[in-house]
Amino acid sequence: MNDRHEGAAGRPAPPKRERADARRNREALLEAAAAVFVRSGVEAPVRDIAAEAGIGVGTIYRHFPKRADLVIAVFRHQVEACAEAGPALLAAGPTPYAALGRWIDLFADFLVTKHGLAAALRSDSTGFEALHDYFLDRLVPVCTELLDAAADSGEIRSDVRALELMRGVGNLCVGADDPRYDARRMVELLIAGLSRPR
Amino acid sequence: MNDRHEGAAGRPAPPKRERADARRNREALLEAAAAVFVRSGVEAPVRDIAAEAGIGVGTIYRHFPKRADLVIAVFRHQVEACAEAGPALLAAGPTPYAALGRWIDLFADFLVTKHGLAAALRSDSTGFEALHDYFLDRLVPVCTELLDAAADSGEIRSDVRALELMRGVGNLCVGADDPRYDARRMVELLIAGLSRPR
DNA sequence: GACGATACGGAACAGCGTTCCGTTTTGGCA
DNA sequence: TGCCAAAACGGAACGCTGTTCCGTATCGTC
Repeated sequence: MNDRHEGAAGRPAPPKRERADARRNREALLEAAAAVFVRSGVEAPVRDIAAEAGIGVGTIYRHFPKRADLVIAVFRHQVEACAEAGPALLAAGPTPYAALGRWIDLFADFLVTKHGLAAALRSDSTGFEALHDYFLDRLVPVCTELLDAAADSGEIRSDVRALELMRGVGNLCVGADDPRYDARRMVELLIAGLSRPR
Repeated sequence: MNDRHEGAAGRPAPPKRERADARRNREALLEAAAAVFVRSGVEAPVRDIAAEAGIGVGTIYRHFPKRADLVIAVFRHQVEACAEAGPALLAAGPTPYAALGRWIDLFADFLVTKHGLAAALRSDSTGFEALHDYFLDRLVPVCTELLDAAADSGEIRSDVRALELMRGVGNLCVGADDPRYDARRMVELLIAGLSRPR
């Protein structure tokens, strides 16, 4: 993907250096958003983020047309890291199933430690679909690779697809703030249920 | 529980016959809500329900102080049926684990067939906590009984509690409308993962 | 230094759950 | 039967969202 907003191919696409204030605000915004997400969760009001960054809400929407785009930008690095860990784990692990389990743990940890992220991912109401889609687009191929390898090795059943497994894990991580609900253990159960019945 | 709103013990508690219009509106409201929930999901706007019933929103809140109370009232019968099925299945099933599996299927079916119910159950934002609590209060004891029986029989691991299992199943049922996500299969996996590693 | 392009800020809009209160309906009692 | 206080009604209004709009301020170039 291109970091610029334009994507039309062929045209010269005049670079038009980014204005200094725009860049400054965008960076302050990302920093502020990250801080607010930690403090108040991913569903924090846009106005709170604007206040934290010392800018107006209009400026937020200039840089990130939808709220979800801001969330994506804040977590992009961590999603990338998770995606890149997949092949590495597959190469390192004793078996594909073990690698899959470790990768899922990584993914679940990511969701559990970001207050409200899992809930936002399956949010039907506000425009969080883009967030959901981004996660899936980026991570489903990775998960598919692990899943296929584990299926080929005969360790797990082969009728489960990456998309539903990831959605399942994502769903299980909702509400992990409640000390009475151990999301990680539920994920562990789900992955255990994946193993071929003997 | 008492069907009347009053619960203070000892006092004569004057019965005060319910006014005819109040009763009529309450029944129209429940019917309308059920229809709207089927058509638009559980998260349908209160105003839509009021319009369907031909009454004002104020009247809704007179009968059901919180939105969740209305949802509870609409689904109360089905929750009761599910709760009562627990002991029956335990008595009927070949093993406690089989009974547990069937009961969880019942519960999952209930959630999956009510458009958006599962999502509402874990909703942190609006006042749906009462809904969540009602489900848990009524069903966790039933689930505990099944879970304990299956653990005692040695069929399943004994470190999983009813509350987290039910939350897990509830979470897995979110988003079951999407044809690419088979919530029932994920629940099946979770329950399979419960069985004692051999 | 001037000026056009760009970006900013926050008031304004739409949609939500919920509350409030002036108006209407009801049913026991004279 | 007619009266009238108590009960219930309806929907405007409130406070909270995300998002849009546009007059104003800033930037960078000439």
